Amino acid sequence: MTLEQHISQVLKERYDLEVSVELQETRKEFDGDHTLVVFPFLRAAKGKPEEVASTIGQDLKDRGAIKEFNVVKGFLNMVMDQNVFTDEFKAFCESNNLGLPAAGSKGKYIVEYSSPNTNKPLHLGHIRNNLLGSSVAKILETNGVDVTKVQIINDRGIHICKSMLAWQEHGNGETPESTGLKGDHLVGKYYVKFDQVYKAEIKTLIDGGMDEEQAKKQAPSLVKAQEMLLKWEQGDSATISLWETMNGWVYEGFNTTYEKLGVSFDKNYYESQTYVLGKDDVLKGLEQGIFYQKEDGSVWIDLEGEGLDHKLVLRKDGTSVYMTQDIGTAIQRFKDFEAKGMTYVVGNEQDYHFKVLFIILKKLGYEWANSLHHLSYGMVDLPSGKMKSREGTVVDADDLIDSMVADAGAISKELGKIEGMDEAEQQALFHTLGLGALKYFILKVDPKKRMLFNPAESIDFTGNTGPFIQYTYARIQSLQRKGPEGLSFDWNTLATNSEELTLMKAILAYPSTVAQAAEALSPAVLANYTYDLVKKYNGFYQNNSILNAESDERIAFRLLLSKKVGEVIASSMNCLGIQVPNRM
RNA sequence: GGCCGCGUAGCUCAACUGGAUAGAGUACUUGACUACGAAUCAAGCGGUUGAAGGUUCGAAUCCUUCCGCGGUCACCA
Repeated sequence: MTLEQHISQVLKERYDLEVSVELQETRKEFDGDHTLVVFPFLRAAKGKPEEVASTIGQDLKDRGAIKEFNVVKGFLNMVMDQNVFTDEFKAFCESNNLGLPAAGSKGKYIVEYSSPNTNKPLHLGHIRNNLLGSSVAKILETNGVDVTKVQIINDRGIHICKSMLAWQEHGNGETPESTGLKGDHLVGKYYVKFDQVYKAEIKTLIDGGMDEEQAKKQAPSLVKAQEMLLKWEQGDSATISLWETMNGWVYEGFNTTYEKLGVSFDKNYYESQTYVLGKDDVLKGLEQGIFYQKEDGSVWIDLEGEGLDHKLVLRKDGTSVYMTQDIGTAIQRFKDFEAKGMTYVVGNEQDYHFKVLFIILKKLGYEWANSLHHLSYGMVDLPSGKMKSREGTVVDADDLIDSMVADAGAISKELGKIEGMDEAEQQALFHTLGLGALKYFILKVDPKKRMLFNPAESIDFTGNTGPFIQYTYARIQSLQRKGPEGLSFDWNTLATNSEELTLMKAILAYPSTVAQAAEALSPAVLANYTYDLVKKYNGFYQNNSILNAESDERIAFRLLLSKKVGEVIASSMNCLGIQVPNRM
């Protein structure tokens, strides 16, 4: 019987109370393992906090559920027999899977993330998106879910035509090969070029006496881009060919970045193929009266009942809008994968869009619509404010990754601990450390919150960072290499000190922390847990000799404890997409 | 302006979802490397949790108002 169950029984028998019991860990300044807050029971118990707590404590002790207890105000601190923890830890070690659920034991789930436009390279905002999506997928997998990772690539539309047009008119036939530029950067260069030309044209028109509104609509570049979009939709072969070529460059560039980031997808959806999806579903919904049609032919949904307004789902010319596509794409995905739920990793600027989308899908009667989730994350701000591509204040993904790797290299060389590693090993290590620092920096922050990135201050490698955790792992591996083999100890006679006990408890919390992170879809939960574990381990390491402990039994136990800490670190860092080095 | 979200040490972030004296890192000051790796450990400094009310045994957390910041209100995506 668990301690919670014991407490439930005591409450029932003594006070006729039927409540769910929630325990918390006893704070370190008090004596005990678990703490029960008794204030909620005072009304039924009709007593003072101290008396009630003491009564419950004594009952629990009499039943043998706890070893000792003490009462501070309304807090009942309970001390467990140490064997409870060593027994649990023994089972944990013997299970050999860190207490985690079996792979694929919890059904199928879809995670959508990244969703880039093919007109410019990825930037820091995409990095947060990619790391979150990729990590959430890994966390779910680690928690026993069968995850399918998908992205939708926004490969069509007026914005794509803009870079195509600019390249056509000003590109002089440049290619990634001829310029040595990464394909996505080359295309991005022409997206910027378009904007420059467009703005100049507007200025000329305004100077010629036109008002701004008109000028923005009539600037020749925009008109030409619109013509190009029309040609694309008509399937004009020259336009399609240019589109394919330039998108091909972009995909090659994206793949390089994805590879460096260590993210991947099980299936790509392309907007050029899905943008017609959803129209049929909307028309069907129109027949059922879920949508209504205005006189001009446009189709809408009335969401005033939900406290929202009216939303357009088909234009008057019958073409789709963003919402229509998302309706169709969602339906398509559940046909493709028969998942029980899906999460969209998309910035919080689209909160309203997803609110509406989910309501519509529910109204259309899809059962799975109740298990849709928008993982809405905050923007990454710079000290100067929001990143704006047109103002050139974006932090480019490739540049950032490269500079992190370079920083890792500089620091490693300065510390001089990597002698004997060949060049390739060193480069791999710098990559592991640089990306570890970057990923941890981003993932340790609660996804919902916006975060600040200051390019002037490089990301730390000391303190609450990825490399700090990686360093602890590397030290543990060093111990394992140096430790004597063949030593053993007897669990039954094992007496642990307080630091060892603290560590065991922290290790044992791993599976429930993974479950919590999966529930909250939050890598930050795991990052904070791991940091806490590592700090505890380092404190233990500092104060307790492992290889020179007082007995062979002690050495064996501490090596096992260290090994398990290492395994938990490796597993949780894997959930964050962070690799761990054997030396650094 | 309507709606949504956010304000915690100088800076970057926590706080088990309403619990005990609000914790870490960084920066700054100091101590510890001929014990297993000092990218480490230990100590100090740093707070009216944006402000004011309210709810109750108890509030950073819930409610109201105000201030500040951001997002969103397209037949764009």
